[in-house]
Amino acid sequence: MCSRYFIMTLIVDSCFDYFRPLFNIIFFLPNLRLIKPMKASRFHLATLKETPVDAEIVSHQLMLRAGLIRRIASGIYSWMPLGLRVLRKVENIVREEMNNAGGLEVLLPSCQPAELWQETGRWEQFGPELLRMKDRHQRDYCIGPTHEEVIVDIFRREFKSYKQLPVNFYQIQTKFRDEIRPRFGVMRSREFIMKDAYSFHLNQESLQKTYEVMYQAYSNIFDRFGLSYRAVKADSGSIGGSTSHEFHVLADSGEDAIAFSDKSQYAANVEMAEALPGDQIRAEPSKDMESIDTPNLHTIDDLAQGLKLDTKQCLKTLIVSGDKGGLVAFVIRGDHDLNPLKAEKLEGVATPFLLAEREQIKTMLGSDLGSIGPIGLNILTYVDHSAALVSDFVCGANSNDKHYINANWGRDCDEPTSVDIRNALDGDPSPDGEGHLKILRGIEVGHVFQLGEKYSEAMQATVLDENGKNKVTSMGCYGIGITRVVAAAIEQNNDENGILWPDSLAPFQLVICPLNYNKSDMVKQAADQLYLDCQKLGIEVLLDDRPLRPGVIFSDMELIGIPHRVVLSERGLKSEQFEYKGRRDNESQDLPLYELTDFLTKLFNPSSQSA
RNA sequence: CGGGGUGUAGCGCAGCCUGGUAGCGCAACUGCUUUGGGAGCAGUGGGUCGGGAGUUCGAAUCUCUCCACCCCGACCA
Repeated sequence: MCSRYFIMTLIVDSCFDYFRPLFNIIFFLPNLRLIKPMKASRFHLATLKETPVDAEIVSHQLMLRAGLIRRIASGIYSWMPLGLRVLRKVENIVREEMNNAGGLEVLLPSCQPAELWQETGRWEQFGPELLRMKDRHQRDYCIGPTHEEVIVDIFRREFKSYKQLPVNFYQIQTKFRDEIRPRFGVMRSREFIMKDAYSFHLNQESLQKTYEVMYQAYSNIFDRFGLSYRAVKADSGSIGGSTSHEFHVLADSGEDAIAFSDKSQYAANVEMAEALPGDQIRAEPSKDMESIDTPNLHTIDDLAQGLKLDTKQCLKTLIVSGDKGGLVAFVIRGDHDLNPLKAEKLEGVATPFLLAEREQIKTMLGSDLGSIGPIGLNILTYVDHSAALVSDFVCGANSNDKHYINANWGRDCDEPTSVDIRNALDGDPSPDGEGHLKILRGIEVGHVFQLGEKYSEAMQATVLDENGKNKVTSMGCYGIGITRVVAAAIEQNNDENGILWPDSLAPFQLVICPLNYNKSDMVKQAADQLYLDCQKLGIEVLLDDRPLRPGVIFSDMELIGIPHRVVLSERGLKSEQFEYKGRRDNESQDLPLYELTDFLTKLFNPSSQSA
């Protein structure tokens, strides 16, 4: 019936014998242990037809529906067999690349004594996010939300000489942060798995070097995940002066907006990105300024519509609290948004940054919110770069229901010294001078950070240098949210039918869907044979031998996102054909059966020669 | 922690206002039919109505209380 197929199988089998030593090596590599074939009837495929109501974002919904995870308490999840296969893929890629980059794997305790945390002062600082508990002797412990204290303690006990440096320890560990509000499934859970690495150095140069190695390792990791990502320059904020990059997986639903150059490697958090005015020059005033009545026109949109102007032509004046109880004004273009992080840093502005109260504005400036403008305003005023480039602009006249039109800087009021106080926008020039900014949303899944001496100082992690002097070491730390990567991968790759795993993260590479496996001997034989062949080829294969209707099987396999599907049916076998469909393909294709093994070999190992 | 909401079968929900035999769809189980895109028919099992207390002859329903979970804000890999 399908004799040619079996003959080909034999030919391939004999070739396989030739390569057997190689295959054996592949089979026994520990990191490829995942190559466990599986029959669906023996696997726990826990798919759900209905979308759980309390899952808001698509990755959370799909993870529950595909049976990857199950919730056990708020922000705490169990990983089911299918989900664990994906999780292990992520871990293994991370582990391999960390090893390649010279990292040494350790496993630190998740339950940590309070003494260590008291040494760095974080027992007090960390607040309720630190899950604390007491043992039977009433001694204090916490479940580690991060492991700086433990690793520094190990370091200071083990390391005495500069000759032992640098070192980079990493672990893949379950951590716990008692989030105020866990949500989005494993995207923001309380218990989560993280890869965290800590490096120790005699000096800044060495730290910088390892930082660059880790940056590269992270790039390799995210490349291997097959995810679209950006390394983003991060706010070094509270720790100050340190170098730091975040790795973001791009997804429309991401919580962070990131700005990156279309020409260069520049990428930064939108809040961080410098908003440059571009190289345009302000046009000369063309008309005289007039005061006009603008009743009921209070917002920029009202104003632009009422006067039939572009919002770019209107200037928006925002009033915030000053540091000495007064008020400070910010003038930006009508189509722009004020960036509080930038504004807060300016002299005279109160911290925390606070928009002024309606009443205070009225008493101190004499007009209501919707009618304020820079002309004749006698408080400290900052003007954004772009706003300073507008001529013949519209602005509030500092008198209720009145606006000025055709106002101009330098002529109708003082020439402003402009500053950067707005959010960067799509199309702005890139701050590094190359290309223009694009704005995308991302999910932060990795972070590389130069810690400096913060922890090593507090815990006296010193080594002897060349001169026999004690020297405090510099530290770097490098994290990847392993469980979050799984969610982020789904958030980036899904369609209306389910998950679209990249090959490197898929729980199975290939699913064999035999139609009527339990009724047709012909189909059963062919499917079993193919199943064996796939195992020989080292393909992570799932044979769906469940006695279900084809529609159910197809939709289940699409939901769980297996990237490649081969369908064997009686009809196909009789005409010596099999059907192949990639998860992202629109159409399936019918191919000759005798090419099947060859086809799969090429599909999963494109570099290998066909038999 | 503040604001809003929900707890009834594995999942999704109705019933509650107006107290009186606990229901529907999906899922599960059995049988027959069906078999290339979430089948049809017939039958079966499954509930301390989140826990406790109270009111009442009688509470899923009314009252009090505790608990869990979800959504919006500040926090973060």
